[in-house]
Parts: sequence; C-alpha cells; structure tokens
Amino acid sequence: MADLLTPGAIATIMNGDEYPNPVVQILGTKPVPCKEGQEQRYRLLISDGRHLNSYTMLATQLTPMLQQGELVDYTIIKITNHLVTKINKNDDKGPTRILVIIDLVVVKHGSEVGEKIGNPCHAGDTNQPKEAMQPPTTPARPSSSSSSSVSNGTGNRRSIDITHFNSPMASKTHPIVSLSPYQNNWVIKARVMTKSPIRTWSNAKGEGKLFSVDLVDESGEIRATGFRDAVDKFYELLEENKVYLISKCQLKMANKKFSSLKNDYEMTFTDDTRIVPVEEDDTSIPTIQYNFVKLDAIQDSAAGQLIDFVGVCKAAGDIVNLTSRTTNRELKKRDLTLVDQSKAAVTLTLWGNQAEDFNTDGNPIVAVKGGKVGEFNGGKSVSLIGGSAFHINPDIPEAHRLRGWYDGLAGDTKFTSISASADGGSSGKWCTLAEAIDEKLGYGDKADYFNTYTTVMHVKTDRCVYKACPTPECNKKVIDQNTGQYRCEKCNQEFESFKYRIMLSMNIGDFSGTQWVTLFHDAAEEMLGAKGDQIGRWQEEESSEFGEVFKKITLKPFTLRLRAKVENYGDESRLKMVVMSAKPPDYKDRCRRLVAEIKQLAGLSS
DNA sequence: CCCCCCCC
Repeated sequence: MADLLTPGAIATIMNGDEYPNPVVQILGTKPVPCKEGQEQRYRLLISDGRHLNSYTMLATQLTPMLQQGELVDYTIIKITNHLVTKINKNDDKGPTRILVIIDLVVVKHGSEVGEKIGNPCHAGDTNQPKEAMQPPTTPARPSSSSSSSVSNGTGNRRSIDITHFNSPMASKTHPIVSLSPYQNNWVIKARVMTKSPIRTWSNAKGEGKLFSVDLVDESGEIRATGFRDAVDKFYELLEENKVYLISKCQLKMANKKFSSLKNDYEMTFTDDTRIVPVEEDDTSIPTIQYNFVKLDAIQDSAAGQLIDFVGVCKAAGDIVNLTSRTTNRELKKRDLTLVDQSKAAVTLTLWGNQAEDFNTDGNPIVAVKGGKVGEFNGGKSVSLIGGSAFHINPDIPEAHRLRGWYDGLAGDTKFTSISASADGGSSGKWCTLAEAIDEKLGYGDKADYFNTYTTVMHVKTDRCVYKACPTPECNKKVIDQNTGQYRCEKCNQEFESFKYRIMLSMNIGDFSGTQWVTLFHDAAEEMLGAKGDQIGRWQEEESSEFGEVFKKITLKPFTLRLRAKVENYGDESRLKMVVMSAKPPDYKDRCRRLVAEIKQLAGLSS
C-alpha cells in the first residue's frame, strides 16, 4: 500500500514547487472554528509516507465529501487540484504556508486501508535544501479526469505571488474557484455574465446604493457587489459580456438564498479594488454559465430554491396589475408557460418591466439563471427575482435543441403542468380514492393535492348555507339579532345585511371507495352551477329549486381537485379532504390516462 | 453595508 503514496510530495509543495497529482493519506480531520452562519471548513492532517502536514485545508466544495464519510482517517487521496497560500500569523516566525485542496479523488477508502502507512514525521520548514525536495522520478500517474474545469496551462499549482497587477498584461491570473477569504493576493480574469441595475436602500442601519455583477471564468463563477462610491467608480466601467482583470476585493460567505452561483463566497469591491478591462476579448473565458435543470425536476425542488432552466414559451397570460399586500406597492406581473423535452409545463412569473417588455411572438426560448421556486396550491412555479438573469432566445446549444424539438412537435402534444393555476386548475397527480388513502396523502407536514374522477354519491343539504358578514374579506357567520341587524363578532360590528356563504359536505365515490369531502363557497358554486345567495333564498322560500340544485349533481361524474390534510382535534386526528375545484369530466383526457395506465400495467409503455 | 422581489 505504501507504493500508492508519493513520498516527498508534501515537502515539494510546501516549498512552493510544483508536484502534479500528489497521493497522500489522511491521518486526521477537524472542523475549524468558524463564525455562526458560515459554512464549516475542515483542516486535515495528511502524510505522503515521509512527511506530515497539518496545515492543510479542504475547499468548502469538498466539505460534503468529508461529511458523508468519504474522507475518514487512513483514506488515500489523490490531490488533483490545489493551491498554496500564505497567511501571516501574529508571531515573528514569518508567514505560514497552507495547502488548500481544491479537488481530489479517493484512491482507497480508509476502511480498506485501516492503518497509517510508513512512519511520517513533520517536515522541517521550507528552508531545507531544495535538492531533498525533488519529486521522485516517477510521479503518480496524472489524473485522467479532474472534476475541475480549470485548464489554464499553469499546471496544478496556483501561483500566489502575483503582484504585477500594474500591467494589464499580467499573464498569471487566478481561477475564480481558488478565491477565498484567507488570501487576498490574487488577480482574476473574468467575464461579466450579468450586471444588475443600481438599487438604493434605506433602513435602520442607513442608506446607500449598490449594484452587483456576476463574474465567470473557466473555473467557476462569483458575484461581486459594489456599494456607494464603488457604484460611481465601477458601474459604467463594467459591461455585460466584457472581460476584466480584477483584484483586491473583499471576500465573504455567500448567502445561497440570493444567488444560484456555484460559489461559497461572494466579493465586495473595496477602495483598493482594481478593475482593468481586457481589450481583446479572450474567448477562453466562457460566457454565461447555466446549470440547467429539466422542467419536470422543478416539481421536486424546494420552495425558495434558486435554479437555472430553459424552456419554450408556449403561452403567456396578460399583464396583470396588482397591489402588494405586504408593501402596498403597485406591481405588474405576467405569467408565462414554459415547456421542454421533459413534457412538463411550468409557470414563470415576470415582474415590472420584464413583464411589460416581453414579446411572445414565435414562441421564444427563455433561459433563466437564478429563478426562485415558489409553491402555490400544491404546484410549483418559478418567479424572477432581483438576482435572476433572464435571456430570450440565447445563442446556446440547449436553446437550439429546444427550438428544433418544439418546431417538430405534434400539435396535440400534451404537457403535464407542475404549476397550479390561480383558479385551482389541474396540476399534479391523478389517483383513485383508494390510492389516495393507500398512499397516505395528507399525512405529511404539508397538504397533498390530487386530481380524481369521481361520482357524487350524496350531498348533505341541511345547514349548507349560512348568513355571513357582508364585509368583502370577512366571511364569518353572523348572529341574527332578530331585529333586522346581523352581528359579526370578528368585525365587532352590526350590519343591516348579510351575504349567503356555502359550506357543503358531500360523499363522493369511485370504483375503489368513497370519501366524505368539504366544499367551500367558490368550489361549491362552481360545482352546483348556482350562486350562494340564490341557494340561500331558495332555502328561505322553501322553494323546490333548493332540492333540485343538489339533485342535479347527485350520481353525476366530476373531475375534482382535492386537498388532503390530517387535522387534529384534541388527541384525535382525522383526514380532511377539501374540493378545490370541480369540473365536468373530460372523457378524452380520462381515456388517454386509462390507456397509458393499461399500457404501463401490461409492460407496453415506452 | 443589500438580501424587498411582491399575486393568486
């Protein structure tokens, strides 16, 4: 096993020399104390069989590997990408060199190794004679596939001694992936993917203005923000799609809530920050980088997550004006329906100018970076937020593929909507009543929604309408004072009128079983095809119409959208199902689903 | 140092 290691590698690296793909053994790991809210970082003790090094850090993107148990003690790893950085400790011993592992491959898991290899000792300092530090004549086999996309021709070692930034021709730049708060002596050569508008803020802590740019190079991406003076200094200089040499920024932990960029850090421009445009466009620097997910995967994304995706705009709603309930601001929004090859359809909400300026002609391709997943009525949708990038018909392979796919699509192609429409329209799964019970729908933390074909077995008509507070937003039952006045306890007010509200209980059934369900006002009106006030008056007048309205739906089939949720009453819990919407059955759709199900059961589905 | 990003 000892021959797996590359003795001498540690000394070579810590002396500042190059050593490709060193293979070392992990002999210890420990978390580094960090501030609250910061991502945990780990320090390692490694051995190359000859020397130990405890000044080794794991790049944060490798933290999950460690936390998942892949980097236990005795594990042998090949370091496929690393950098050496100096930190000044507050003593007189001069700077300490830290080895930062950026990428690695597990050669042999610690459980298979089970012991310390050789008898390594702490290397002296870097003042040892250089001759003693040369790598062996047969270094470890080069890595065939490093997961890092860095290929700037400088090998694995990241030079850290770039101080010649005075010249924009500075040839040695650092990959974005290597930036960390531990080291500020770097220059990156990066392209501006997107630039935000200037925004102002005003809060208890003060006021100011800011903007941010998302930067990219071959190795990765990072967001940079300029505040106040930095806005005046850099906003005009930085243009989308142009390449710049940038140095002397402050790095801090990124808040993933506001950026989908693949970087644990983000940077802030400081008074020392230098930004120099690169006049000749360097085509080796990529343009915007997307981490696309297929639209059907959005179904499984958590609300609040930021995602990148691309789709064809199949349909667009009107521009809608509304007032924010929380901020009272006037808002404009527009919902687009996007589709892709996964046959999923998802709603993308545009706001403000983007809603107004969007042109639906020719079913444009829409690419989004950093769209925010939302949840409504059991469906998932995406909304553009401040940090999102939004590109129409981008010149990227995925967009061309989508265009070709969509243009060749049969006109009657069906898509599965994973977003709920505002009218409670269909989305999500279909199942029978028995399947809903078997699958324990409604037993999770959140309510479950499903669609079902069912027949109305029985409607309970007693107490199905009640007199409610006439205030538009209040639907509380009023107390009839029998003086022509109706009292609402919630509004603490008496009114001369009321409105009828419906709350209906009914039993529904299909071949698999039956279920008691509740319908509130809007769904009940939809299903009964009559207004609550009308039904209330029929009841008052003891009109035969009252009975007729319920008879009309009894033993009739419907497509229902149901909400299932367990509710607790004291120590008793009961599964409650509420009808969100009721539509006459679409037999064509019903048949299509049954045929698909039969094919699947028969093993004939493709 | 922002970090609000809205609605059904």
